[in-house]
Order: sequence, then structure tokens, then C-alpha cells
Amino acid sequence: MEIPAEIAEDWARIREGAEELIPERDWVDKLVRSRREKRPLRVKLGCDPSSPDLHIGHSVVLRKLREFQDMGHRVVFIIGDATGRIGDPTGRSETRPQLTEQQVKANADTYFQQVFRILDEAKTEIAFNSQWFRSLTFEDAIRLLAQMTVARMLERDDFEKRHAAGHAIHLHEFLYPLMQGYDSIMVRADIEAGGTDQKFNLLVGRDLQREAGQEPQVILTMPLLVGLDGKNKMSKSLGNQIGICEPPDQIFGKAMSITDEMMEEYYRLALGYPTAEARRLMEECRAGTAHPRDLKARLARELTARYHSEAAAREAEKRFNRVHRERERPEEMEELRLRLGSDGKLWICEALVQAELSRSNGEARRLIRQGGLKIDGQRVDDEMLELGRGSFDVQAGRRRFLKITLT
RNA sequence: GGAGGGGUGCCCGAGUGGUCAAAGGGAGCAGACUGUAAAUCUGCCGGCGCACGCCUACGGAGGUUCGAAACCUCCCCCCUCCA
Repeated sequence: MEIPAEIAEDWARIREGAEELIPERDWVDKLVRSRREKRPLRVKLGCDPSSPDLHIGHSVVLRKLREFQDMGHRVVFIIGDATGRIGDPTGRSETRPQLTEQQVKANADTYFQQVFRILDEAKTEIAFNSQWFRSLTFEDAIRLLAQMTVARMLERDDFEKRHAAGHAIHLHEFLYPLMQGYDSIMVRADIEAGGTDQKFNLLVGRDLQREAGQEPQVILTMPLLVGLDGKNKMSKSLGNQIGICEPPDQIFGKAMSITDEMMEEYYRLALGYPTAEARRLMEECRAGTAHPRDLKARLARELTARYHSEAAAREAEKRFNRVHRERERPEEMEELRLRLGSDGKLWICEALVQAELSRSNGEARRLIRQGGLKIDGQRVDDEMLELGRGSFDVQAGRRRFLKITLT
């Protein structure tokens, strides 16, 4: 389709890295009008406040929103404290426990701290959707529900799959997309962004807005970042995430643990490299002109630097190399004090459990039997070892280090 | 309301009276190897100071039996078809 010259640059920037822009015609109209009338567009993003930790999967969309802000538009950030009670249907079907107002507030606060590492606070509006859902009557809810059919609901990929697989779908889950769409009406969204898994919900917003006499929002979906397991999308509940508030060593190390094949996506989505650039790096790698390890280290360094600093990233890399390439103990270790028993001794397994290096004595024994325990650099083979007073550099497995002082 | 199929360890899933702490896979952990916490290979993988022993565990509560994840009763939950 023909893109007017006046928005060509913005358009190219918006499209970079995005999965879909729907519908393109309306996008162009909105962008042109915005420019001519000098009216910033309202770009909506909703989030679920139930888990307050953002990870770099979230950063994909946030980064995109930041670009809109840099183009002069406004972001409307919705804390879904009402929708959060349902939880976006992802297969877990239980109604989530209602958070107290203080919990929501606390979660939201930490959320903002993280979000504004990426977004421009001055160009961000914040709303809690309980604001309008609290006063919605049952009758209003019926009206909302009446705008959707079961057949359409079942078009949603996730519902369809669960239905086909014979998994339960609870009725209240149908409410989620409708509530999200209702949010769009309330904040008069021009644009709503989300991951590709949000496509259905975003489209529902269009329908509801149209029904409410508003111009429907246009939607933008971003690809989902695959988690550290290389299989599922990054999500906290799967434990395959890199949190943006994690310490430098964690971010660096986790980034180093992705497979080679995943690097391109991480460069593109987590760091925002242009698609072409990310692909070029991978091709160099395949051609043998670049070493995959170096590329991965660069990825890890840049990712760490993004959420900490260049210096912190360099330090993290140094420590990583020391521990993993040179197989040496890190220069600094966390310290922990433990008390000896009344006989002036502490059984090694007990110490490992207390230090949370093992979950049970059995696990500690296994660690020792498998040759995974070193004290002061010496392998420990005796699982009955008793420690006395003193300070010990303990290494459990390849990468857990702790200085334990017994008193 | 009727008929049928299910609920097993962190997850998926096999198991229909003892040989079951329960196959197999995934996850996790360890070791080897390496280019890294990648890939691959090997091992471990409920708890108990480790004991061919005890405890806990196959949706819940009872029961049958020398012995139950398995059989019976009731209950709870999920799915499919019919109404």
C-alpha cells in the first residue's frame, strides 16, 4: 500500500521488528491525521499486576512503546488490577485470589520503577482499571457480554486449543478479552500494543470501541521472546526468564545460557537490533568469520549494560570468564555465618542445607557422591565430614559459591 | 438428568492386588567434554546422619485383604456424548 511521504519514516520505524500492524489502512490514516493536527496518539498497554517482576520478554513491547514516545505520542499504561483477578487465560483456569488494595499498590510501585527504565515517564499516563470496573453494574456486564458470541470467543487460539484438547475453559475467562477491550473505550486508545498472544484481545477492543461509537484502535503485535528453555515464551511462571531487575551476574550468565540459534531473536527483540543487522551477525557466525561465543558474550554484555551499566556489564563478564572459562573461584563470594552444634561441629550436609545449597540432606549427599562439592578448592568425598570452627570457601557444583563461616 | 472416560511424583504420562518410592519423557542437579550456565554423553533425581529400615506419597474419606496406586462404598473435581 501507498505510504504518504510525510509519515514514511515513522512508518518504517514502527514496522521494524513488529509482527503485525492491523489494519494498515487505519494505521496510515491515524498517523497522517496525528501529524497534520499535531495531536499525539494514545498508545495503550495493559499489564497484569499479579506478578510485579518484569523480564526482558516484557521489554520487547515496552521498547516499542518507547519508540512511539520518541515520536511524540503518549503511552497510556493500564494497571489491570481488575482484570488481574481473572488472569489472562493461558490454560491455568482457576480464579486468582484477589489482591488487597495495598498489595496492588505495592506491586504497581515496583512495576513503575521497572517500567520507567524503558518508558519516558513524562509521556506516560497511568490508570488502574478497577477505577471503572468497580462501578460497573451487573447489567453493564451483561451488555458487555452480549457483544460477543461463543463461536467468536472460541476463535481465540488459546481457547480453541484447550477446547480441542479437552481442557476446561471457565466462563469467567471469556470476560478477560471483553474487559481489556472495555479499557480501550475508557482511555480512548488510538493504538494498542501487545505480544502476538494478545492479538485476539486487541481485536476485541476494536469491536467494542466501534460499538461504543469510538474510532477503533489500531493494533500492533510484537513477536514473543522465547524463554531460556528455548521452547516456551518467556514467562515468570515457567521460570525461564531474565528479569530486568536481576543482578548483573545473573543477567549476563543467563544470557550466556541461551542456545546459539536463539541469539538472533535475542539481538532483535531483547536488544532491539534491526532485523537485518541481527541476521547479518548470525550469518557471520555461520560463515565462521565471527565466533558464536563472542557473539553471545556481546549479547550478554549489552543486555547487562542496558539494565545496569557498561561498567557493571564488563565486571559481570570478567567474573563469568573467571568462573566458567578459567574454572576458578570468583574473587568475591557471598558470605554466610552458621552456628556450630553443641559439640562444636557441623555436619557438612547440614551446613549445605542451612546455606540453601541443597534442599535436603539427601541432595547434599548426592552432590558429594557425584564429586560436586569443593571446600577451599579441594574436592570433598566424605559425605560424613564434620566441619569445625573456621571459614570455608564452599563450591557446590560448577557455579554456586559461598563463603561459610562457622562460629 | 442419563451414559461413558478420567484425576498418579515439579510437569506430562505408564501402571489394574504383592516383584511399586511407582516405567518412560520433560524439567532440575552432578560429572565428562567444550566455545558458555550452548550442544552432546553419563549418572543422580521423595524425606529421614543413609539403615536389604522407617516415614510420606498415586483426588478425599472410609472399607475389603496377610498385603491396595490398583478391588468395594460414599464424596469432590475434570472431560466427552445424549437431554
